[in-house]
Amino acid sequence: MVFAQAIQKTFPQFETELAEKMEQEAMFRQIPADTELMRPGQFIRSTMLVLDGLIKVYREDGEGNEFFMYYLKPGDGCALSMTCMVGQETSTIAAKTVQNTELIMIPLEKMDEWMSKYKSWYHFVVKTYRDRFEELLQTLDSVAFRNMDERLEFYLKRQRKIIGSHIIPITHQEIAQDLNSSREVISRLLKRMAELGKVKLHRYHVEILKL
Amino acid sequence: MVFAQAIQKTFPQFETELAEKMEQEAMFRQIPADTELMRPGQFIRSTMLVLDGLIKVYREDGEGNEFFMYYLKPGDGCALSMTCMVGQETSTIAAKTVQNTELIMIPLEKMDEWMSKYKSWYHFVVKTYRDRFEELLQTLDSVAFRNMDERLEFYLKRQRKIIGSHIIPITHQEIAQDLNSSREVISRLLKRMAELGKVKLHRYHVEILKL
DNA sequence: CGGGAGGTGTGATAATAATCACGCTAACGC
DNA sequence: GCGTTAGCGTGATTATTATCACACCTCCCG
Repeated sequence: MVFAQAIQKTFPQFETELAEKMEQEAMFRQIPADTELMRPGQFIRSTMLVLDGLIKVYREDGEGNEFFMYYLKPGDGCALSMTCMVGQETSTIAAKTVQNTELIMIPLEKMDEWMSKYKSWYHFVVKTYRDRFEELLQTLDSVAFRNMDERLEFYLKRQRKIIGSHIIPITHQEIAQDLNSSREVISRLLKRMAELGKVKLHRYHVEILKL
Repeated sequence: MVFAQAIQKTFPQFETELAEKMEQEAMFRQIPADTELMRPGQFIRSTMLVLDGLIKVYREDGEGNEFFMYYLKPGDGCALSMTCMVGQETSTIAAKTVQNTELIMIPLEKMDEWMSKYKSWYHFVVKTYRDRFEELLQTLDSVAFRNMDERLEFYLKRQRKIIGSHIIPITHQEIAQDLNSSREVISRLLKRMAELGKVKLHRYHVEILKL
């Protein structure tokens, strides 16, 4: 029952019975930082819930380009594995841990079964869909309507929120990759932001002053 | 029961009992072409299923810009109203009919209730989420990774698929709006496509030759 | 039938972003 | 410590897209 308690700590909305069911049916996994969770074309036979750590979800095209979508943090679920989204031809979703991560994998059959059995599970799944959809819309907005300088600010704000700190440990190169831009462009924009007093630049990390 | 039959014709996957329940609980609406269905900030108290016609769903920023997301056709449901996505601050979803449209509105309470009662409803809702998510990802891809010429081709292919015809009744101005570009850019790109034999240009419509 | 509105064609210019070509420097391993 | 690697700064150039300006044409309406 110690595992069920860990689940309920991160997912307090689940009733005890559901948490205990999870202890029986789900698989617990610990994954080190910087590990690929989903590879293009991989089949997904289970959905996953994040207990601890941080997962980055991004889109890949076929030519080595990436595009950051959103993070999954403790208490989040993966909307993609819930819909069993696999077998893309053109582009694919990729996910990797950015911190040491603990998650539980739930077989898809159980996911369906619990939908009608546990109200809290049903609400969790619906909320997961809504939250991911909303984040994806925000990402779409920024790339559809905004220039790179505004997209960069939006990106940094998001990082600050998820990291919970004004120090964002990231290189210019990594930012460029997430925004599908180039390192030089990001460096120049950051420099201008520094001149405006919005950020302070360091090697290997960016300090957010006022955004 | 004539209404229940109409539902089952467009949604054959629903069991008869569910279709009859819908006849009792849902509201049938006929909406003329070119009508705004969702206005920014509007509250959504019901989800909707499309029986006939065509609905365009797009994103709006605060400055008069638009960005096409996807169409809803007969047999589709609206993932947004299912998650009851309202009260955005920054950007908003907008939807309008492009043809005369018949749809049924289902109160949100019923939607929840039927989830555990009818397997076919549950599968429909999950499928709706997955399909919309996938379409949104494709939209995101094109704007994140592709230049305007490729985006335009993708857009025209999509139109052909949903319209079911090689004649796309649309003006350059409307395409520019959907792609958040400008009329001159679209005109020039279309001209180049015409030179390559991919399309044939007409006033008020575009004829797709080979894409 | 005359005139206006809206759709389209096209050149010129500007703004934005990507790419190329460097040089500099902090961090790390041997 | 010394050399290598990776992160960063920056100018020059190019590519892409947006914007401005204006001409022309078709459709429609009075």
